[in-house]
Amino acid sequence: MKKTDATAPAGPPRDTDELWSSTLAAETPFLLARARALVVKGSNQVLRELGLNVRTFSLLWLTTEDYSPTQRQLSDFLDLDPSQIVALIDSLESQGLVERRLNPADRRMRQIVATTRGRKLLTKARAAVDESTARTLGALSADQQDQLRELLLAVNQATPYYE
Amino acid sequence: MKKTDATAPAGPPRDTDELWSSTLAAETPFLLARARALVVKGSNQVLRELGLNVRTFSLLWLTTEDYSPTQRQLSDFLDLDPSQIVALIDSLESQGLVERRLNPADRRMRQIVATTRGRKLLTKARAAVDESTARTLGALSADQQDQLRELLLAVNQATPYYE
DNA sequence: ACCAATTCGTTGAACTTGTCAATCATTACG
DNA sequence: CGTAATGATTGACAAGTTCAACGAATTGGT
Repeated sequence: MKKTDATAPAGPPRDTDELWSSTLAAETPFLLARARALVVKGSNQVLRELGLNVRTFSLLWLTTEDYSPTQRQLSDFLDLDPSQIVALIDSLESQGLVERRLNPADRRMRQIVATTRGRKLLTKARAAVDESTARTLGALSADQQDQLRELLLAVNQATPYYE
Repeated sequence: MKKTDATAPAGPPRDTDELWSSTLAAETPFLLARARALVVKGSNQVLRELGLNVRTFSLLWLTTEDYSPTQRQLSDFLDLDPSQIVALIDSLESQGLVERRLNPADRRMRQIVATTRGRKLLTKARAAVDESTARTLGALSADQQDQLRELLLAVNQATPYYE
């Protein structure tokens, strides 16, 4: 049930089927990378009309749950350079979705918190991303989707970033 | 058994643990992206000393199994712009790992085939990547690793790239 | 209480990737 | 035979990554 149907929908029916028979196409790393690309692509597509992308979406999410994370924490957690965090927050802040709060106890740190507007937008964005993801993972049953999540969770929890 | 041990190994023990409690950290898209990042990072690390990276590695792989793929096929299959394929093959060709063969039947197409040197290098590279991946997925049993692969395969086969 | 070292956020530069339009050679099609 | 389409290539530009340096603030040792 791949792309081998007579009624090709949009793009021209290119013959990559051959390459799907390669041994590479059966390797977990390859499948993992491609699955992630599919999910990200779908998510970015629905997030675009909300003025977000996967990056800003994730960042906004993390600021809506009363952790009030520091930019350094966000940098470590998302495995992004501190300077990238600066740019992303600049963007979100200029849209009035988050704000930087100086930590009074340690005035080097800025804690990032979502505004009301940011929280509202995130709600919409989560719904859109959920729907997109459900479509992308649609080939799996609910149980299988749970299994997948659990397996990925185990992998993630076992391995810190700095190895 | 995460990074919450008293004997922190290398990097400074930053407190991202808080953020691991966020709901984002339990979402499949997030876990998928991060697992992929871990696998890619590990692979690139061991591939670097062979003069490769995941990109060139995958490309080389696809040229060693008698499919003799076209650059267009590689572009579609790997979801890379045709111009990126040009650059990647230029790189591999300059190292004597692959060569472009004009298709006599249709002289617009160049079929990419690995040289003997390329095949030998790929063998080494596959071993290195296998080992690295085994380490990254080490928290999963063999059965679980199979499950993971099957689930990812299902997702991939269900969804073509142009959606 | 002081000074050195460290941390956080920020800026800017260099570099790699991603995206897209234009072009040339070649083939397909009316 | 001529127009359209395709594969590969080039070059321009935007977006993302990596890294070094810096100012402000804090920590720790002496």
